[in-house]
Amino acid sequence: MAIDRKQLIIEAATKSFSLFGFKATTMDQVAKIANVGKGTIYTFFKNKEELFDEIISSLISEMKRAADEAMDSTLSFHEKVHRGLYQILEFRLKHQLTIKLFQEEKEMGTPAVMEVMIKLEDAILGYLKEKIVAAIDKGEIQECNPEVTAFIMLKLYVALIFDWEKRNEPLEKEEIAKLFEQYIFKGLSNR
Amino acid sequence: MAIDRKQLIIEAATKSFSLFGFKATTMDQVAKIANVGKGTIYTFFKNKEELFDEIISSLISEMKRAADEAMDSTLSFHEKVHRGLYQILEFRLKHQLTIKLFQEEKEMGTPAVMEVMIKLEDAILGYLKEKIVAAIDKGEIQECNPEVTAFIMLKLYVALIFDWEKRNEPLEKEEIAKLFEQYIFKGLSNR
DNA sequence: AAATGACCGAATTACTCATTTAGTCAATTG
DNA sequence: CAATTGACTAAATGAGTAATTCGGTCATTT
Repeated sequence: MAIDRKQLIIEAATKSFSLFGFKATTMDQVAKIANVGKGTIYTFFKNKEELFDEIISSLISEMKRAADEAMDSTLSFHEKVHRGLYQILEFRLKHQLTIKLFQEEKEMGTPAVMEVMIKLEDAILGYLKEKIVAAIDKGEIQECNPEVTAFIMLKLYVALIFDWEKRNEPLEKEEIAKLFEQYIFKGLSNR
Repeated sequence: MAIDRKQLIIEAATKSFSLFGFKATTMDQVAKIANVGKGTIYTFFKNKEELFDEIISSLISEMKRAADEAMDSTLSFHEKVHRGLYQILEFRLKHQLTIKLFQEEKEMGTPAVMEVMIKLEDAILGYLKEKIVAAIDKGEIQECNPEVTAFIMLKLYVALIFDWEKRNEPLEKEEIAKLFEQYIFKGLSNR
C-alpha cells in the first residue's frame, strides 16, 4: 500500500505543535512537513482543531497506559495512586507537547488550548475516580465521594509537584509519597 | 487640625484600585478623588507602588484580625484552622479590592500585582504556620513540617473554595469543614 | 514649609494597512 | 474517477507609527 497520508499528517502536526504550539503552527507548515498538499489535510480532518483533538486523544491514551504500567496489582491502593499520579504528572513535565501546551495555556490563553487542557484534566480525574471507586468496593478505603476525592488528590499532587517548587526546594518523589500518605491516606485508610 | 491628606490619598487610592485595578488607576485620578494636588501624593509616597504596598499592608492586617476574631481559644485546632482559613478566603471572595487584584493577576499579570499577591500568600502561610507550631507544641497534633503543612492546608482550601466551583456546584462551608477534617485532620490528629 | 499642577520623557494605546492564515474548490494526477 | 493538490479568498493578524496618556519632577504659589 501507499504511504499512510493520515499518519504522516498526524506526525507532522504533532512535531509542529510540540515545537511551536497550537497557534503558531500553520496548516501550510504541517502540509509541508508531511509532504502533502494542504487540501489533503482537510480530507482527513474537518479543521485545525479536529486535528489537534485527535492528537490530544492519543496523548491521553498514552498517559493512561503509562500510569497503568507504573502500577501493579500487588501494590496497596495508596501506592497505586501515588505511582499512577506521579507518572501522569511527570509525563506532563517531560513530554515536549504537554510542556508547550501548558506554556501556551497560561501565556497566551489560546482558546483551543484551554479547551483541550480541560479535557486532559477531566481524563485524569475520570481515571482517578475509577481507581477510587474500585478501592471503595474492595474495602481498601473508607466510603467517600469519589469525585471530590479524585479532585483533592490531583490538586494536592499538582500543588506538591508544580506549585511548591516555585518558591522552595523541589520535593523528592519519596517525600511526596510520604506527605500524600500522611495527609490524605492516614485519614482515609480503614486501618 | 486640617484634614489628613495622607488618609485622603489612601482612601482615594483604595477606592480606585478596587474599582479599576492597579494598572488602570492613574495618579491623576487618585489626586482628583482625594481632592489633592498630584505632587502631594509624592510627599507621602515614593511612587505608585509604595502607595499600593501600604494599602496592601493594611489589608493584610485586616485579614489577620478577621481571622483571629473568627476563632476563640476554646475551639479545637482543627476548628480554629478551618474558621481562620475560611474567614481569610471569604474575605478574599468578598472584598472589592482583593477580587479586582485577583482578576488583574491572572488576566493581565501586572508585575506589581503579582508581587503583592505573593506577599499576601506569604502572610497567610506565615499566619497558618504560627498556629501549626503552637498546636504541635501543645500536643494537639502530630509532629510535622509546619511549612509544608501550612502550604497543603492553604492549597486544599483554595482548591475547595475557588477551583472546585469552576466546574461543579459550590461546596457549603460545612462540607468544606468536613472534607478538611476527613482528608487532612484525621491523618494528623493524635486521637 | 506645604501644596500644587504645568511640564517632560517614557510608555502605552489606537489605528492602519500589508501580510498571513484557515479553509475551499477547480484543476490535475495516477 | 477517486484521490490529491495548491492557487485562491475572505478574515484575522500584527508590524509600524502617530497620538495620547501616564508616572514622576520641580518651579511657583499659598
